[in-house]
Amino acid sequence: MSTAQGARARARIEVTAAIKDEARRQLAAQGAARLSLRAVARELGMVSSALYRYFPSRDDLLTALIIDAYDSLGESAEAAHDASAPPFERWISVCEAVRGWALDHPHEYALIYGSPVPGYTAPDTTVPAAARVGLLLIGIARDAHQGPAPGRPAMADDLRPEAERMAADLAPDLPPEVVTALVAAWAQLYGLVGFELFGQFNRVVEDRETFFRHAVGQLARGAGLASGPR
Amino acid sequence: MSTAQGARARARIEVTAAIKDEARRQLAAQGAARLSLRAVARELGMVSSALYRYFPSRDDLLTALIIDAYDSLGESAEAAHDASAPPFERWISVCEAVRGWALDHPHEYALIYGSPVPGYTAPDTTVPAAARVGLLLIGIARDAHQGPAPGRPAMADDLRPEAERMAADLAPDLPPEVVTALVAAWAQLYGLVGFELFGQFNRVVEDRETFFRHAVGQLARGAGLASGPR
DNA sequence: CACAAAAGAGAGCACTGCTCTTGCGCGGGC
DNA sequence: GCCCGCGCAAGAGCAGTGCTCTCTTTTGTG
Repeated sequence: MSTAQGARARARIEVTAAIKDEARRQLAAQGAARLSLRAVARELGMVSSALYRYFPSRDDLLTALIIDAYDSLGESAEAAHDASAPPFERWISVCEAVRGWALDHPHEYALIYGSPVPGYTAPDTTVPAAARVGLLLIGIARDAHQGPAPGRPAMADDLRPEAERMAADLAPDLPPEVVTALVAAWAQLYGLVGFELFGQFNRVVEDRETFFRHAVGQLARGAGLASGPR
Repeated sequence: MSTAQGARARARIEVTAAIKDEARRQLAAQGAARLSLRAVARELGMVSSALYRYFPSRDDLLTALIIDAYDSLGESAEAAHDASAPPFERWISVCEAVRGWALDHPHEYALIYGSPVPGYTAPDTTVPAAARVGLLLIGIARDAHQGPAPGRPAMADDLRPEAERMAADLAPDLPPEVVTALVAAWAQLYGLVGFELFGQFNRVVEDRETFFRHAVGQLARGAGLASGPR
């Protein structure tokens, strides 16, 4: 073995990466449904059947791209995360990073948060990568609730069991009310981003950046990340 | 002319409807990307090229299905709308109707609110049908703000121009703060529905109905539809 | 009744994902 | 250092797709 696991394995890794790169290029250019194994192979100067040695099916290639997309998004969000800023500002920054990433990578965003490619169900492999943004938001909320808990209204009785279950799963150190609001805010964040990205805001919202910043600010308040008067 | 516009036109309408019905069946069964013109034609006992006399392309068929889906969703939402109930309850009912329709028609929901079918951009034809749910929500908010306006916090200065523009466009009789919150709530509603439908809540939210009712209740409060203590 | 317009049939093109068989060449055990 | 075997690529081929073109049949109407 020359280097770790020999030269053959290295070549394999390189070819695999080249395939993913070219696939990502096509994905960004035309979207997931138009991603064609044959076109990728053609562009790489190989014959289509050779590509199946690296990805047993188109879905497997897509899965690899999905994981990469989750990671890329998670990285952007984490990079936007200045741990020294107050929680409210950090929340806004992370949300804006998510929006920015989505606008920069619309087809990749559609791949992971739009309708799943029909006939395709993401394997559990994607779970850890998918959780990164959520964990980041939870972390911010945790910091915000370090000190004495700000007064929060009571919760409806019928929600309490589910809220406590979610809190136990996601953040046992946070009050169930906060965890509930956090999960809702998480989903709603993607509603805002998706509507903008998929054209639902056309002819409705013009100054989308301002609108977005305001809306995610409200989400933060809903999750108990207090701030000055709106 | 035997009947209005002749029998030929009637036959055309019937065949068009039959094509859409079969297409909708395939859509519901397998999703948009697997919808095949040839399969539809086969099922209908016609040859594929004949189908192009009715829909010039696959995208045109999809557009027809999209409009129908918007209308079906709008109808469900309007049917759930008991005009005599107080606004807050009406809001909840409409939101639950949207969620229910989405769970009943996942692929159609994905078609209209998921990632747009790549390479496809919806023509303006779809706009009126798409607006139905939004108009319904605006109407509810209007009723809620009939009486003396409940106290609402001030709005950030940078949002004011956009808020006033949106209000002028969508509901000149409503305060800009409310219109802004309404638009945000509208987008966030679909974030909640989409996350549940597309599996993002798997292993996170269990009692989704309760969670949803609570979350849209918060949205309503954000839009100034006051109600009892949460 | 005749004729033109509308609809259907069928072949064909270029493309897709995927499989199978064949042959080449390089890596690694001897 | 040699040579074998395995990893890999190549190519043909299958079944399917959207869409176009031409030709024939049907049918409503002047």
